[in-house]
Amino acid sequence: MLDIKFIRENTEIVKASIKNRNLKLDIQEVLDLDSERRKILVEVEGLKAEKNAISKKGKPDKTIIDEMKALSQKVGNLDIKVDEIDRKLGNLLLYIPNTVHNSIPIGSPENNIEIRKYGEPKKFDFKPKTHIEIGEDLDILDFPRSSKISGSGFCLFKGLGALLERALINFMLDLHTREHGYKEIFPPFLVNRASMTGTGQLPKLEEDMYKLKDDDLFLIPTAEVPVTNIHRDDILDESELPVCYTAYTACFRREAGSYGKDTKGLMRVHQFDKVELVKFVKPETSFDELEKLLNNAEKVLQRLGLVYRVVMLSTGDISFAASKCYDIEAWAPGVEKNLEVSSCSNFTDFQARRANIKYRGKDKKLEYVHTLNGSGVAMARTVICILENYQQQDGSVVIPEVLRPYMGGRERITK
RNA sequence: GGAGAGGUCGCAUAGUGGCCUAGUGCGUCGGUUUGCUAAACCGAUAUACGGUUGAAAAGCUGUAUCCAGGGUUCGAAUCCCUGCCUCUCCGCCA
Repeated sequence: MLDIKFIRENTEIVKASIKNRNLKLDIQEVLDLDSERRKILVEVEGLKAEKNAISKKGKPDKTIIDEMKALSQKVGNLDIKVDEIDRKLGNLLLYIPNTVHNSIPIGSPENNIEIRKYGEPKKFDFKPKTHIEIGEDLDILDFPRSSKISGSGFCLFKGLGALLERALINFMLDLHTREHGYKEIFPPFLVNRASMTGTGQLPKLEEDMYKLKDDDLFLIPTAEVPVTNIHRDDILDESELPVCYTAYTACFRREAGSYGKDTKGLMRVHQFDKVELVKFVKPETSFDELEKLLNNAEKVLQRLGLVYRVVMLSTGDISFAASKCYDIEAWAPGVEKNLEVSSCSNFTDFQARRANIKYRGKDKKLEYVHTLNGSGVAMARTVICILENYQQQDGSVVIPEVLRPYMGGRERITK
């Protein structure tokens, strides 16, 4: 969330940011509540000072007791008003998006900028099949049965398909822990409301989340939630920063409102595996750290020999909590699409404020950290890319070299 | 799920209605002493939100915070209620 003081003193920046995101959100109510709140505070704090002064004198006589009763009454009424305003204000603040960084393009998704491309799309001497055909032919993906078990939007990996999934997870975790210096985390997959609010999924996106009504718990949409919340309400020491975590989790998304979109196969599923990267950094380093994070995610695709492009999202396409964000899209020749396999964002102090994550600097002052995260990378769509890029005319799929050690030295997936 | 104990300043602990704007010890920081280090001694030691002075750095000042939220009272760390969390034991269990 944004600092109310920042909104008060930089109203135009906040308004411009909202406008550039193509959102209709009026912050006037926030400003009005803020000034009303401060007005009442002056009054009520004066009365409380009076009350405290009398209280401190010890046992009062009858007339003073009557005086205090009246005073308490007044204070009580004003306190109720302040509480009401606080609640309203706090709630409104949770719906104000992060300010966008001035390096990103203004506009809608068409204004996204392609930053770079990696690799050349493979030329096939035959018409490449989709992952759905490949997976069913090899009996490693079974969509009829996943819908029988769970419904549409789920997948069932079998045999070498399941092993491929597991190999990818291990390969990615090993890469990030051994070569990129991240610490491995295995977090809970169910989190409470405070955690979901801390990273910004709640309250705005509640309908997109899977929820356990009886326990007020949510299935995580990404490891970002539990991993960022590791340090909720923590004060980190400057010397520990940057803190870098990587975690595998399953991710659960209702995808409310996206019915009919990419419904076939693995492109958009309610449950998928992902290896996530999360960083807590000093504010002045966060935009450099974003570039590093992006490079770490790209490395996964490079090692897998996939073709991809990096896109910088425009103000109209960037997520609620992010200030700057890159998407990585890998080429899938079967479905003939660039698939988003990673999204790397700098949240500046937006999440840190919500989750109350600070650090103590050399001058002993407390400051909010900046948080970042990115997929490193998302499994389901990466599996699509591997199957479709590495398919052979005979129907088999060559296993990318880096994965072979994780698959018992096997070189191909065959029937 | 049942029974019990507990949650106080970075840590440890004191505090059972006004002397608590929370004591003490440890730790940390600054200083004195010292050839250096240690010890000893002296001092400091939270956060949030307001108000105010100032160009700024910063200062002064008020309020709140003893897990959280309610309640009793002129007055709550202290009494009552609810919730959350931790620990011990029992039950169940991969």
